[in-house]
Amino acid sequence: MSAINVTLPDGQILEFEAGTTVFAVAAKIGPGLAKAALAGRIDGAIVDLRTPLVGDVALEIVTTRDAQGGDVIRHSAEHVMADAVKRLFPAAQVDAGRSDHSEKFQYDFLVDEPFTPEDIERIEKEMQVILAEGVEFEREVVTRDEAASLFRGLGEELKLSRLSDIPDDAEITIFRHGDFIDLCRGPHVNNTKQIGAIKLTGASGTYFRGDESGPKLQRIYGTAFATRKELKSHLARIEEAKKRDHRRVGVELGLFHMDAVAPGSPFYLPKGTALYNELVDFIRSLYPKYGYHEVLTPQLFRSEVFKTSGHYQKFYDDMYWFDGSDEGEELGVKAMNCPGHCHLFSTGKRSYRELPIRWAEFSRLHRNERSGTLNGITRVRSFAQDDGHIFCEPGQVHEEIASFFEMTNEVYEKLGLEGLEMSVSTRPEQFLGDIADWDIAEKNLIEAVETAGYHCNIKEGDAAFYGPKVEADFRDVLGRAWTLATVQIDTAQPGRFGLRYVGRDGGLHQPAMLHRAVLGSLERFIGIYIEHTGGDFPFWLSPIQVLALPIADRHAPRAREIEKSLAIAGIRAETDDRSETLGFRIRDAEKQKIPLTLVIGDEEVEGGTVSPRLRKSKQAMHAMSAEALIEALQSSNAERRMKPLA
RNA sequence: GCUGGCGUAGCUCAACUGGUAGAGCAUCGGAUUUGUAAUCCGAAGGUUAAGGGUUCGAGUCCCCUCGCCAGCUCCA
Repeated sequence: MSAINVTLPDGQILEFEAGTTVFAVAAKIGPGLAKAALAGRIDGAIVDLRTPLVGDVALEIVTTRDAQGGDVIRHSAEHVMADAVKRLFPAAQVDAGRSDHSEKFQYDFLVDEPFTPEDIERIEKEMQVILAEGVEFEREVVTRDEAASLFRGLGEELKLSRLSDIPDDAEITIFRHGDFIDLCRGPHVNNTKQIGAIKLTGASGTYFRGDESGPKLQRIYGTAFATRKELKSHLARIEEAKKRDHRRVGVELGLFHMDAVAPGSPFYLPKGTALYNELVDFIRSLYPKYGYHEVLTPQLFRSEVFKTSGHYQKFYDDMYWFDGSDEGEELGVKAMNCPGHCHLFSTGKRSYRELPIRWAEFSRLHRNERSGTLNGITRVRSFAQDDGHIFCEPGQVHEEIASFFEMTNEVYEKLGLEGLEMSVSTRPEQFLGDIADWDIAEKNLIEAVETAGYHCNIKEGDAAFYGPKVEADFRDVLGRAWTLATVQIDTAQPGRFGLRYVGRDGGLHQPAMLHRAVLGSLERFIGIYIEHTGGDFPFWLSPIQVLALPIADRHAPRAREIEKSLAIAGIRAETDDRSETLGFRIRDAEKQKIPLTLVIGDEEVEGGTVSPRLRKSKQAMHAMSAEALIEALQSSNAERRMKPLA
């Protein structure tokens, strides 16, 4: 046998015989590491412990300390769950597990009856038994025929179908622990005892390969961690998410109301409307700086416009249509602003001198979203975007994207959102335009992202049908990723609408077109933002910014006076002069997330002062004159500051 | 739209296997006049999502419609 060199993360090089497994390397380094080992990593790719090393490699041992160690544990727990199901329901056929184990695991089963909550409990208990048994995982490389006869023997029809999905030239591996066998690439832990803590989190129905015409399967979800403590903190995080749920917080704060009389369409109460308008005003305030002009285009269009844009063909069922007043006239409620903007561009003779044309619009849009996709205000049928379209010369695209990134950063900074991750989504299966145009556009976008200094992730086939897009994802306080800002190149609509401008050369040229939004859907943004902040909005966005609290009835007139001065100064203020104790009203103000309360008693009335108290603070600030306060708050508003008083 | 679950007062939730719908908060009235996260007393509030069925009797069981939730799918 020939020798190979294994380079460890610390630079140390060890010599082994070719064919040595990852686990053997870990064991050689030390028994502690061998016990903690969950998988290996070679060139960033994760490999199973039982993988034989055939050449010189740089190897890293993945343990529970590694973020990916959790993935291995959850993936292994997934097999244990399927094992438990087979033990309790021998007739169940096993389909496939999950590919992304960063948070949870799942398996789909073909069974006669859906699993009941009691079944789930029994399955979880059986999993605990398997963990306690300390069953060893084994990896085996098999031929296609061996795998086929194995699963045929087990009566696993679905597995045979999955087996045929594997490309001809791919190595076929199976993993087994005890009696349970599955087709799997791994990696897996050595022993079920390494799976410290598991929890089944839910069940739902699904379809084989997501095909609604195919067989119905039952899916069970769960999660697992190396230790009980980690599981507990994960479950606590889910609890925290529930507490921050915008559907709950939005109602508690009196921001909006959802009602069966208009499914998927929010009613904004005055406070929610204040928040909404403040966001729109903010974006609008940046438009002069970034060269946008606002336009207002119709809500209803004859269907021809959407036929031209291509939306009629692709999204007919997802739009609202009705008969117009004229015979045979079909009108569509707009679900996007781009066809209107394209049409508007086409109505005049355009010169290169006026490009780039940047048109923005906040109109309400309506989409007939399928009932099952609706979710609070984050997925609705009636919404508005901070939408905009840029028509420019092809050579100006780079600059426009760079400027858009700049605007995005400015917006997010004021909103206190940090840590953007950029990605480019590439051509989907269904698309309009030429492949060559797509290729150029994709390359342009990737370059623009990298020029702006970001790492560029690629989302294969994830683009809209008319062109590739850049997405800015942000992670909220609970670690969840949300896509907010997007900019997309449109390879289709300028051509379909026959858009032209007169170039320097006097000839007619087709403009490049960009779609872009910083916040995206305002409804969705507000929902996400509520969950991220828990309702503790920045001062400038708070629906009620200041609450005046007179101590006794005799102080109420002065409190009202201050409230009025604040309101005149453009600060959203109210007075709470209810016959309740001060403590009660402060508690109420805290629950309402009001950034600043002003206590007004004898001292303040006499001195013409107010005693401000910041949200969440334990003690009052020093009294200050009402005039000084108003001035300070006005500048906080003007600068859109997070806190009312510096 | 599909699969599963759920729907009781404005909100959060009770009501054992079918046997008189109840509490806290919020609301309203009264008392209290308060100095930085809950003052006390009282009142009102419901065709148990809508409709139909089984039953002596239905919040509870069955059917259907609507909505919501978890997923699937979709996301211009």
